[in-house]
Amino acid sequence: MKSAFQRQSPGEAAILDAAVQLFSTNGYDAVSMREVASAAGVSKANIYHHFASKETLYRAILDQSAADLSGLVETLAASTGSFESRLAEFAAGHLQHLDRNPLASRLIIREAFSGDNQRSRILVDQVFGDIFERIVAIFRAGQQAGSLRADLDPALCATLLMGADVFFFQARDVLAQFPDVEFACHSPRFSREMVEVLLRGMMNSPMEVRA
Amino acid sequence: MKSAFQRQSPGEAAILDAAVQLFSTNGYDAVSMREVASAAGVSKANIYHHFASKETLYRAILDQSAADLSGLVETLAASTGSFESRLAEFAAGHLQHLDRNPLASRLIIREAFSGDNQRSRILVDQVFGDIFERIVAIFRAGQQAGSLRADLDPALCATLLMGADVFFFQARDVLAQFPDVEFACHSPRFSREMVEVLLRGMMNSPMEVRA
DNA sequence: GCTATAACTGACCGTCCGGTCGGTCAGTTA
DNA sequence: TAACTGACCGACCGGACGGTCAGTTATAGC
Repeated sequence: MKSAFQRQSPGEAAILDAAVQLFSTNGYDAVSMREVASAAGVSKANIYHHFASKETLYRAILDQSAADLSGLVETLAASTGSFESRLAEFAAGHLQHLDRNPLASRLIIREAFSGDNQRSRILVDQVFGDIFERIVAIFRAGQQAGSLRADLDPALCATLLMGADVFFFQARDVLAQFPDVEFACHSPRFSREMVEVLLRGMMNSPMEVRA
Repeated sequence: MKSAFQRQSPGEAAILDAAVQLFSTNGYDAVSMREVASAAGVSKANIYHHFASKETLYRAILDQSAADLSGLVETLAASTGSFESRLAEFAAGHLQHLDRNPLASRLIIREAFSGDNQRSRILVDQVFGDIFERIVAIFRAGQQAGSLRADLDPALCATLLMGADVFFFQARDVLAQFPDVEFACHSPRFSREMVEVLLRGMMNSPMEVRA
């Protein structure tokens, strides 16, 4: 793919746009290069002019998706404030980030959770790992400050928080079909109540801090 | 497929065994009928003797997987006891059930969360929905008994609980690679701490009940 | 043993797969 | 103006896809 200093041709851009749509929706194996070409409005041979193989094209899409999602890590790094506010900020920001990058999110999540047949194990683990470590760091800081209960594993707490967002992102369409599940269409409400429950379950109560 | 009163031929059984392995690991699109035949030790044509098409074979696998997972619903229906004990029982039982049926679990979860290209929307939604409704019912009962906070949405609580287990099941292999994540190899520990945090965050405190 | 049927198979089919080849075209540069 | 280059394409390639067919073998029932 072109470096940052070279402008993409219209064809290349169209190919990438079409590919991210198709791969994100249907997965790697169900998408043919003819399909990508047709959706992009170019010939299949033109894809091979820009990308050495189907695998290379997919890898380019994954790289871009990873870059899209890594914006969240920067946000986390810049975050300051009390333990509670940082957590609330993360939970809302994380889910919002997933929602704003649905294609990238779905791609990375699918790769992360797929079985043995994986194309970019290292990249995906890194994306997940970076985000995960940042969350764990917040929990550790909270524990050292006496806000988070000392008997809880910060990594387990991070798993609960991250898992809630990722599951919601994945399951939202299914949940929306069940009766009385209004929050399925309202991410901020889910985030708010989820964080409230988790914080209440994880925090040292004021009495305990004073004692 | 044969009815319950007819015995499967060795070939048919081998085909189903091979197919569930391959489809569960690699997904529908990445698995060819030649691959299934080879893994089953039969000819490809023999698959078509027993199953009208690839789709029919896959549907048979899904039906079986749904039946495997529905055992959990029966367990939930039979459960009695206090709100807390029912929740703890569910959380541990749910994850244990996923662990004991990894192939079926992975298949159903993948179908539930895949994009527009779905083969058994109704079946999968039903499996998920049945389990979900049972959990919501437990939360509702707890709320009516005054154990669960009145300001919480039972469906949202059910989402948090179910989501924690499903995410853990999906992400465990990824998590295991991160530093200091020992619980990734220890489902019971995850279940215990997860329920403890959620319950603490969701329960009416004894003081509030008395007031 | 005979018959009917289920189970099974190698060869085949049309179509589609990822990828290649030889070319054209428009723009840029020397 | 000739040479070069990146973008692009129709036609083609060998192989693989899901599925079919006629024949063979195994099994069950009489």
